[in-house]
Amino acid sequence: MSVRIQIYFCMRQSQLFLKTRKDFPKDEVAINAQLLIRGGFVEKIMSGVYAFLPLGFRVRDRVMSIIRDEMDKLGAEMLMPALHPRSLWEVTGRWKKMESIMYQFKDHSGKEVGLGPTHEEVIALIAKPVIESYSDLPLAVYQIQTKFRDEARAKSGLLRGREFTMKDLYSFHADTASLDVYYNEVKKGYLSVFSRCGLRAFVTEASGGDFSKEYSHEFMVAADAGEDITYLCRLCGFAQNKEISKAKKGSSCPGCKDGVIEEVKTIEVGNIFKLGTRFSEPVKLLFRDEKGGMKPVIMASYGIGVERLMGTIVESSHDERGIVWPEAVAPFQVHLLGIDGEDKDVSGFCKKVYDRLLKDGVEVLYDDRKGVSPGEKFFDADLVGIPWRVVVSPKTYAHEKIEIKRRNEKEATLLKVDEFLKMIKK
RNA sequence: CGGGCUGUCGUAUACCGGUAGUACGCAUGCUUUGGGAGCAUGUAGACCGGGUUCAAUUCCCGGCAGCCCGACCA
Repeated sequence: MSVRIQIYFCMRQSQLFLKTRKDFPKDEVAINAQLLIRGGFVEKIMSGVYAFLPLGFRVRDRVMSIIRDEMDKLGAEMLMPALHPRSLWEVTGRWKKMESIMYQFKDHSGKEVGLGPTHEEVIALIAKPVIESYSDLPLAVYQIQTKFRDEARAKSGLLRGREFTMKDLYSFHADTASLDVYYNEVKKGYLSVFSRCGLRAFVTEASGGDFSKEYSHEFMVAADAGEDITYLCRLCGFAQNKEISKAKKGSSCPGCKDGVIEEVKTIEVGNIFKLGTRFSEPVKLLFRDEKGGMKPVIMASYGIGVERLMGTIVESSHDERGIVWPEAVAPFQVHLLGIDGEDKDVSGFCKKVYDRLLKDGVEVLYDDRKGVSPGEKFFDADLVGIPWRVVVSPKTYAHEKIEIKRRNEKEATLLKVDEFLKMIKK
């Protein structure tokens, strides 16, 4: 995994454009919003729209890197615009249909434009010159891009926003057999994304909406903040969205017969749809088959909400003191607290430790703030939730050692810097 | 989009038809330095518009904004 090293002041807490808060924001109930705002990760600009401060930006970046890493195995990355002309959406008749969710307006010349809530139309159009023959298929392409949705009700912090980043992958096939094979690969890739983000996700069958006669699949993470209700069998992994499920709460599992169906609240962190020819036909995305005939391309789309995923991680990984970031998405690997009491020798040692960690490529946030009490630094470290806490103080300096502690453990240990480096590198 | 609740220093809050108080933050000084330090002195506030009233931050109406419940959620 590529690691972005910012050697200079960006790793000093005093220079990180960061201020934590003691008080809970009064107008946020969702845990993810409370902790992310208090910890200085995000700032709310309006309902459903958040700014990402340096700390939050780094987490978002990490989450995107994981997604990108998995998606690169499935297709090439590209980028589509957010601003679309009305005419594009008229091809499928969705300009009117989507008007409640799509930001639509006129530019200065009176031309009607909209901000894309999704990109099936755009990608189908772009695919036309690329896909001409069965020999061009299958193909897949994805983007990580900002979506706009005029949600009737933005809610739950990062979980349902009006402007958000989505990874959307689109695949193109000559036949359903090819689609089925690929669809299954994406399913695996998605599960890998979520597990690398420290989440236990399960796949549920859901209604395909007006996209698909078949069921679509949703990737769910159990959390109280969730909006969806899933019927789940913990024994065999059977899971269905309550809306479409014929199973009943408390009844025996229709999958394995031995388990019992539980009702759990879940957050939908991803979904995948077999679109069939729903978009390719109106857009006339056709290919020539082996016999020389023209056929509509079979499509599927696959989405992951980046910020929702980040919010879900907070929902599922925190304690009473703050966030507990899984290592793979943490904004930094190590939080170095300088408890030097303004003692020159101690602060000199602390600086040496900091330089050494940097030199060895450890992503370290150095709490170098002056005049901030040790207690406050400890509280902030717990709130921000970086996996390793390293303390340098007169006590540790006396032994020429550092004190290390994992965010999710209670016990701290005194170590030499070298020993610590060996420990986290293995 | 229906219903409900709420708008007071940067943040969190209190009181009140007549002088807006507290805590945190921030600033200055002294002391302090292993779990949100102490003292002192400062700093800064009633969402917008209209109405009632001698007087409105307070009561009423409208708007705007935020949150919650529901509907919605390719």
